[in-house]
Amino acid sequence: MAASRNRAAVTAEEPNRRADIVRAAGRLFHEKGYSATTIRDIAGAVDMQSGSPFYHFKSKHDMLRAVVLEGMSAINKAVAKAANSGKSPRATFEAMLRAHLDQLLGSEGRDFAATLLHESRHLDPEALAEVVVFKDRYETMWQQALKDLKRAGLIADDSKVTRLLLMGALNWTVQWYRPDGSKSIEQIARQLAGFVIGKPQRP
Amino acid sequence: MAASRNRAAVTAEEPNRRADIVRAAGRLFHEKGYSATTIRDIAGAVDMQSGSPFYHFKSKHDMLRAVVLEGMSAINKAVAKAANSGKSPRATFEAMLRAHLDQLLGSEGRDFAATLLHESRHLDPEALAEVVVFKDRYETMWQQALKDLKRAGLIADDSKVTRLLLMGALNWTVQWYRPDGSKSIEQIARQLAGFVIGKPQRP
DNA sequence: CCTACCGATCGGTAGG
DNA sequence: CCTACCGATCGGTAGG
Repeated sequence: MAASRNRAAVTAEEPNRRADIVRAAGRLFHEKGYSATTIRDIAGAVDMQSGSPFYHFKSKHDMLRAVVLEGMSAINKAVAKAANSGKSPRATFEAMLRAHLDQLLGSEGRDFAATLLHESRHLDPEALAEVVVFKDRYETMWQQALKDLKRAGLIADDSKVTRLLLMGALNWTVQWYRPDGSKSIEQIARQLAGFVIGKPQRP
Repeated sequence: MAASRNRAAVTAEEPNRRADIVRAAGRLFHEKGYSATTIRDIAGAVDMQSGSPFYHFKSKHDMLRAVVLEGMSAINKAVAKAANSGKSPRATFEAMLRAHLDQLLGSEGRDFAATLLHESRHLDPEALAEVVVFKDRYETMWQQALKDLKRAGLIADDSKVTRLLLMGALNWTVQWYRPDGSKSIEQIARQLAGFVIGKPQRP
């Protein structure tokens, strides 16, 4: 073949093009929404021609699936680690808040997490079922944390609605948080903890 | 003309087709998102041919604009009324929560409110500016309510972040509230009030 | 991964 | 408000 390229030589420093596509797709799905994002948008963002992403993914839907999977995996891992840290109920809860907000608002994870939250409805039933399984497991983790807080006498109500209202306060931060704003992720987590638990002791 | 129809005779009972389109568009924008909703979806939902909605609206974007305007008008009217009811700070606050949730979750307003919350980004800059103006005014109303609660000694913190966390808990209800669920809108409003103000007195 | 392309669908319009 | 249609764009593919 004329003009063959040396494929084997670049293995080590070869950038992961598939991961590039997932990142670009995540950013665009977050910014514009899944339906308003075109394959050409994604391809352009990683300097490819419009047909080339299909070398890595068999469909646009599969790109969404990859983004959502990444979001689920990252947030579950981060929050589970905090949940199992063995600290006091209060410290554990605060660590979970921080972990969740880090994924939601931090530069590494926010596009994946936001796409998970807002674009999952465009998944097909099979992929959606995976999201539902994740959600159930994730919510159980939080419910347990609330239960521990109640047992420790730190909150009065650990009902499901309490958890839902809490998740709302958490997840809505995506709509207003700005990295260059006056509040850090840490500060927001602390304020929310005080909100739920009641006045934090001021030493 | 052959087969002419008696137009004048139906004026009184003539359904408002424009309003029908706005309602159908609102429902579809809420369910599927603006970009994933086609003119053919909307036309079909009101039993029209695909070109006919353009007799009432000059573009799909204009339909979104109408839906969002309806959402802003309805929620502002309902919450402003509660805010100016002249009741005590606590009763006023609870009435505002109920009014906001009624618009967000009730069958008359939810599609408009949800589209306002989630699809406004697809508006052009001019229409978006109207939404920003509305938002500022609306947020000021809530900030004032929090200020009144603080003055009455019912809450410790009436900062902006408090308001944002509260709005998050409120607006996220769209994601989980079901009309046939175990909690009524009224109950959710009361629970949220207790959350913010602290334990409600149990007589 | 690019070139070249395709069928389907989309928002929108002319003319009645 | 319908009929009939249009140009543009979309997701996706064959073949290299």
